[in-house]
Amino acid sequence: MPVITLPDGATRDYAAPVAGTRLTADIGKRLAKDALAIKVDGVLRDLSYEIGGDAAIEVVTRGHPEALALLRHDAAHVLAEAVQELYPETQVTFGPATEDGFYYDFARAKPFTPEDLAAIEARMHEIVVRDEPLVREIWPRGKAIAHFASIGETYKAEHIESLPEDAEISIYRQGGWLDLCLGPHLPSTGRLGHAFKLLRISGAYWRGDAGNRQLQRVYGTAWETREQLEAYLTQLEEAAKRDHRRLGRELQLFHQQEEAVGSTFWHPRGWQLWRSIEDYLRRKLKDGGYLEVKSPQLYDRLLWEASGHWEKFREQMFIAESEQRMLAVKPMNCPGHVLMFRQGIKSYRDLPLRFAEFGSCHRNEPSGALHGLMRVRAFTQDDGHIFCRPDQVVSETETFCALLLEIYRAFGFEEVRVKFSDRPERRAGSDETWDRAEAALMEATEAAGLEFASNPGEGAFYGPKLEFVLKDAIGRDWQCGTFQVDFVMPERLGAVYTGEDGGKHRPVMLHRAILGSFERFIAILIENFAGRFPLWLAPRQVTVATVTDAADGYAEEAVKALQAAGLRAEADLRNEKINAKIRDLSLAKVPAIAVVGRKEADNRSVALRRLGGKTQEVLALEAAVAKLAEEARPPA
RNA sequence: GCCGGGAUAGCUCAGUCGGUAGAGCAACCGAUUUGUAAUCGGUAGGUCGUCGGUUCGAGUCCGACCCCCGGCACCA
Repeated sequence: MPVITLPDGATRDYAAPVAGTRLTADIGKRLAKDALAIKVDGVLRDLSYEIGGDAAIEVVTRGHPEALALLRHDAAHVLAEAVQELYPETQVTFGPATEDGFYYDFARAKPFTPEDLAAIEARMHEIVVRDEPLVREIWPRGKAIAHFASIGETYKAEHIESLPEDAEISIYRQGGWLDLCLGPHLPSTGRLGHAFKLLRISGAYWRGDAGNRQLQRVYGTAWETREQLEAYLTQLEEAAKRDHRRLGRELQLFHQQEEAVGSTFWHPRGWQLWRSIEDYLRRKLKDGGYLEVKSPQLYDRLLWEASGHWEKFREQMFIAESEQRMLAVKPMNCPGHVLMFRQGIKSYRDLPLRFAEFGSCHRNEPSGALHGLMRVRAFTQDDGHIFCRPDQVVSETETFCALLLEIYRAFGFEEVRVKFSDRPERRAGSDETWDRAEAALMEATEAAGLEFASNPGEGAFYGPKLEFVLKDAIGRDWQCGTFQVDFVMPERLGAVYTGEDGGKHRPVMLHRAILGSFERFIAILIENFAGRFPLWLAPRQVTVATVTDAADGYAEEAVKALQAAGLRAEADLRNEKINAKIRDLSLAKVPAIAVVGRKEADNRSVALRRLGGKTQEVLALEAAVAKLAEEARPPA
């Protein structure tokens, strides 16, 4: 006798097991029509699921937190049905919902074309109109394997074979089509609606393994309503407008070209931005007790063999040769810093010794991985290595985390997540060493009071690490900072200090970076601010624009006064109307425009207009200079 | 590295059936002296990614390669 409890506490008694469809129909016509699935005691089920005993029920409709994932998963199935109707020779494999849509991986000899995509999408809409019912069936394992094998669906058959022996094999019929799937699903394809769109085609490896055959992946997005779909597509366009590659060109920050693939040409304005960041960081590091150093670019292969890099990263290192010695351009700064540490005798009194370096590194990244400034072959890390005693790890971790959060805040990033990554499969150092390193980092993390998510198996080959992920203005996550506890490298490269007891001891090495790489961090800043940098970072801070050439002399004077106050100021004396100048400077995202005409020249004032603002503020020149100079001061 | 797509003036893009390259903006020159998001007129600008092939003739068709873009894989 099931007693059904609804979310509002109301109950309904049934004399016999009741299906979700019946239940929703009993509650109301409207609900019956809108229902997508039900949650029975917290477990998501098909609407057709028979509730056999007392249960707490939630009906999932559009607007429910889990509705989107259901819709997207169904969209993937509708996609698969459409593809197999149009291209029967195609095999289906997997098709999950993703964070903002869905995809389905297909196996076929001929790749899809963009025209295919349009045809598939049209067919998907037809399948929705057909309103095919989705029916769940449980099949014996053997029957399922035989069925899929017999219709040539070898990937599905292989997948079932890989499932545990006792796994329930559920099959969903969708009209005349069927697919192996865990479910749950909507009651019929009509409930999906039409708020979906196919977006792109790409290759993807079977089971995510590059050693396997490559499949054809079709990506799409699906939403509860057409308005949401439109909003999402608009948001994609907006994100594209922030693309750092585009803004980098438009704002004349940098460029990249074939002759130096994976490297960056920093133009004057981009380099100005870089230096503003570097100057700020340098000050914070100095205050934090770091000693800035500069280590070599090229090292003998013997060093990389000793550090373990040669074994693990040889393929990604740039190699050079000289007089029968094999050299490699450094992909990291840490071995160099250990060599510096080893110079002279170190006492426990010298620790912690904090080296910082804006270290330029090269890694031969796979060509397909390169992406603007986000993934390059030549980059500069805000690197640092802290050599300390084991008993100093906790306090160093706390201090570092505080510094990192402060610096992120200075750049406008308030929200930061932390991931704890432990030992990877391929690693250096004994299990005992890893036990110690992980325990030490865990203790330090807890002491620092950080909330963290665990990220198993993702540590560096020489030690566990914390990864710091910040959220940008449009909600995207970027992993930037890192903090790694390393007991391995000091041992491999022979770093020691003399302890209080007069004996030799191994220092612990803490690898740390806050921005990660300048290149990537600048890309993130560009996209975060959409090119509208805060005054202290903006390469062009203020432009004095003349209304008439009668004000040219005064404009030059105003520029000099601004520059004398440390501002990056220039004059726009072009023979253009003020409207054109305002427009050009606005498009160039110059934060402040000081307009000067006859009036201003006569009474030594400026009409200050802010980027994006509609109004202006007339100030005495001295007042404007003081105001802007104050605003342009970097964070403390 | 793998799959797919792309590359034409500084930028954004057009270029039909293979017939010898075009627009807007930017640049430059001139006129205009302008009051808060595009003043008007003129001039110049191209080895159509590179190399090779087919053809009387290639931006266009074919092949190889380079680079870029979207994913996948990778990411110390």
